[in-house]
Amino acid sequence: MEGTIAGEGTRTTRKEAMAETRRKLMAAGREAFGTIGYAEASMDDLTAAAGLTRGALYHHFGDKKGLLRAVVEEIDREMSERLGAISAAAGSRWQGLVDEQVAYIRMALEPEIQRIMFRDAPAVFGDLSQWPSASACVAALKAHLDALLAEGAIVEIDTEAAARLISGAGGYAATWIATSEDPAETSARAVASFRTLLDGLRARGM
Amino acid sequence: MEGTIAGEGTRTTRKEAMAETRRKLMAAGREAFGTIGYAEASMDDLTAAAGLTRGALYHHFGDKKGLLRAVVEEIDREMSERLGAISAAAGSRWQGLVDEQVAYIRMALEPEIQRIMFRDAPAVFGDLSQWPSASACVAALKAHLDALLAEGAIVEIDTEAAARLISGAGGYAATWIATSEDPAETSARAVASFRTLLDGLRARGM
DNA sequence: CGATTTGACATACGCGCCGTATGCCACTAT
DNA sequence: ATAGTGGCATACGGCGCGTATGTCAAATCG
Repeated sequence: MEGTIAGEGTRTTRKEAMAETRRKLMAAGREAFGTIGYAEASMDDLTAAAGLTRGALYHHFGDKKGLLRAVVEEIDREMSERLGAISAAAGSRWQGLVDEQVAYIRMALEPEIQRIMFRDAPAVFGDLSQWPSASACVAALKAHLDALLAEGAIVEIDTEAAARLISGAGGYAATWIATSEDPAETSARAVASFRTLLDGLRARGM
Repeated sequence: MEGTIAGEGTRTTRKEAMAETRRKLMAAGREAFGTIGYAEASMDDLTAAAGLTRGALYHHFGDKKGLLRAVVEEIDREMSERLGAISAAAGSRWQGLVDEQVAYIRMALEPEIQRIMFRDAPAVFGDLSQWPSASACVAALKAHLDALLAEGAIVEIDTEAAARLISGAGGYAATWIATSEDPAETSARAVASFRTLLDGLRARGM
């Protein structure tokens, strides 16, 4: 029924092979884009590292940008999941917001995320948060702010705009930290100031 | 004495000619980088548009990145001047800070600044605020915050870190606005939220 | 179960663009 | 006026992207 001799388990049906090469290309893309960067990455080298040729790449992703797009979407999903788990584990809603944003900054310190999501992708695609898969991080942050506003826990503010401003500040903080000489110390400073800045949004009546 | 026939005024001494070609190349660079972007800009086309060839470019700037570097430094100086004038014209120190930051966001709406300073330059050079000429905008903002902190007008905070966070939020707001469908309305929302966010830094005792 | 079709991927090609090496000629110095 | 300097143009090599074409294994159908 499957066109194979028996239930050999690791037999190479067409779909499996395709998924495998796709995974190889994505992995090679994350590796190359995350280290030497998008502009410097050669598609010949990248595909060769995956044990393939450019033919496979253009078949699956159309062009060089297509591979970057796929990689970005994958990383975006992973980030959302991790952030969601963190805010869900927090004690209060406010604490969840703070934890999530601090985690966001810390995630942006990971070289792969730093380089691909905060440096190359915006240059190639313009603004990320305007996507179909719209950088779910901003969306989650807005939802958080909406809930807090409804509770009266924060001052009156346009939650979408605020979410974008906060996210922008966090992203910039990450690049500042990543390019500094002492990332650990810089990170501590950035996070502390970030907490102060966020605290300014809490409702004054306490 | 000048190697020319007479005091013709517009006679071509060596230095003048060099300065002129440099200006032409910079102008062509700002035009090309500011519209089609750094990656898509062909140095053949760019130099031809300036009435020159790639020979002149590589003589003056070394390579493609060299021209971008020079363009970025020039724009950075212009931005600092404009922002300094704005904050100097404000009534109070706090008002100067707010005006300056709002102006920063609005400046980032200019296509040339948006594309070159906020999109391409960070991708090519990494973080801008770590430069020799260190994006004077951040430095000016930090100085502002230092003064306000000394006056007791804002809450206790690491002023450099805060300056970078604020600048990051502003920069991101600008790209959000620039890529939105209705920039005017989005701009109003961003600026309003930005004011609220800044307001959270003011000393609670009023 | 064998013939035919499909399509995933490799190979081959052309073009554009960058960076360098070389050449030319106007301006400078003596 | 003559020798020399250097700003800029021209010529060359190489690389990387995107496309067109080929190939062979897996899927489909009688």
